[in-house]
Amino acid sequence: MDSKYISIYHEILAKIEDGEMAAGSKLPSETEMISEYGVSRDTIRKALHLLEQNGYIQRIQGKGSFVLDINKLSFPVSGLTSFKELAQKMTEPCLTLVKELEKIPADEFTREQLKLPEQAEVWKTVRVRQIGGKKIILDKDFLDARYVPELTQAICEDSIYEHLETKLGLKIGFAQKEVTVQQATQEDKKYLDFENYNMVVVVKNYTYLEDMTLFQYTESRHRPDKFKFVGFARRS
Amino acid sequence: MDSKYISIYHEILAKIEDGEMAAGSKLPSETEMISEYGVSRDTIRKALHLLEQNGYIQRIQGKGSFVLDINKLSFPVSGLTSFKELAQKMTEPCLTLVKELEKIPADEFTREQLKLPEQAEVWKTVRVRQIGGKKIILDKDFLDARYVPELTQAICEDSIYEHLETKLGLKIGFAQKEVTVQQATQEDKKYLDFENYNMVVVVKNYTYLEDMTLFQYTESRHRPDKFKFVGFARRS
DNA sequence: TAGTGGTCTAGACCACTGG
DNA sequence: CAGTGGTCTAGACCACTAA
Repeated sequence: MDSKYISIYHEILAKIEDGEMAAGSKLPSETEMISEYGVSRDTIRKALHLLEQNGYIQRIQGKGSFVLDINKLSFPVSGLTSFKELAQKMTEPCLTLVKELEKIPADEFTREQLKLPEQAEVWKTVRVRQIGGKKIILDKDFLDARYVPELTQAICEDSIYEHLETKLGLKIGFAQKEVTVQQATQEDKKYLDFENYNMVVVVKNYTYLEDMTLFQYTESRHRPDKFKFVGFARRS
Repeated sequence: MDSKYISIYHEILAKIEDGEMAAGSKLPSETEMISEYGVSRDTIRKALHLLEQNGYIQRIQGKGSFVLDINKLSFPVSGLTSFKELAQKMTEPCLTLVKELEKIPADEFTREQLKLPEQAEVWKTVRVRQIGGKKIILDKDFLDARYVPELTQAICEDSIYEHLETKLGLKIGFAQKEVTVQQATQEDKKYLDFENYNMVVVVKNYTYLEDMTLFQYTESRHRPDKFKFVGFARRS
């Protein structure tokens, strides 16, 4: 059960994404929305504030709220979005190939990444993401086995995130990301269709639960020509 | 004159960045802050919400607000931060070399990027960013001359953003960013210390004013080994 | 149970925009 | 001037956590 302002947020967002509210057009004023939705001004403002934060509208004092035309086609790799969620918005066919999947004692590297004690266990999985018939992305995931007791090939082929959130009830809070460009390794060239590129875009991702527990480390290795990061930023 | 919640935000932020509030420690409860700052609960909550959005704290229902230890050393290239603001947080000496600076009629490429009419004029500037003695970044800026009537070499060496915001009173609203990896051009190799790298990280940046006017297009071209993008993301 | 943050309401005043 | 969004207040109730 969503709160009122979340529901209103989704309602307006749907209108924007459906094109019912055209880019550049003016939203109803707060006063109008109060009677339209039958809620208090604060509730409306929370919904509008969310839309603004996520780059869908721009609010201008004395004028009103206006629909932005960005964030339409471009998929935002910024934010916390799973590959499955991205793939669903893409037109090209996507496929996930599970290359490795095992529960292992955490080695030194993994313990350091996930800040684990000795003798901790982790799930390790290596997956290749195929987009439009080409093997483009190599995903290496390490999950703290205390929070993820079981992991199957079917889950890895579908969506780990979805499994964590819906089946295990884990609440994902935030993530720290780091994007760098490195020399491609033999592993990159072995798993991906690399076509003479010698560099790889590495996206490191540290995922935390709502209670601030670090439970996942992911390394996404992209073929450089296929990598594109689209973001939206507001001036603080 | 900042609003109350912005002041309180900065006050708490200062305590976090100074280490007065250690990472992992618990902030005073909302009730305590109400009497501490003598404001209403809503005002406190606005400040805390800002801290949470920007990745400084994590709020947990029933428990309290806790200081996160990320966003400390790593400088966030995400968000809307000028090179000067970044440089001030870095230890290595930074230098900006202005290679080009002229007001020109917008060519077709520029008109398309900035959605300009024919016969519009733009300020074009090409700058090399030197960090730790190495020429690392090539910045190409195009600014709509209707909003930026004058631009000097001194301004470009210091900070264009600062000039726009303080001298011209332009209010920057948001930006759309795009990061890709491309083949390095002759221009890249001519201006930068490229050391046999054949690829370049290209950060395209479209900057809008608060009234949604697109007025600046920037292309930052980074040597791949020196590029690092650090971000913080929350789950929606 | 007491204390925490999350949601919602109602009302006030201010700053900015446009006619 | 009327209409817009921005800030601030005071109070209510709920959901969750910990002892």
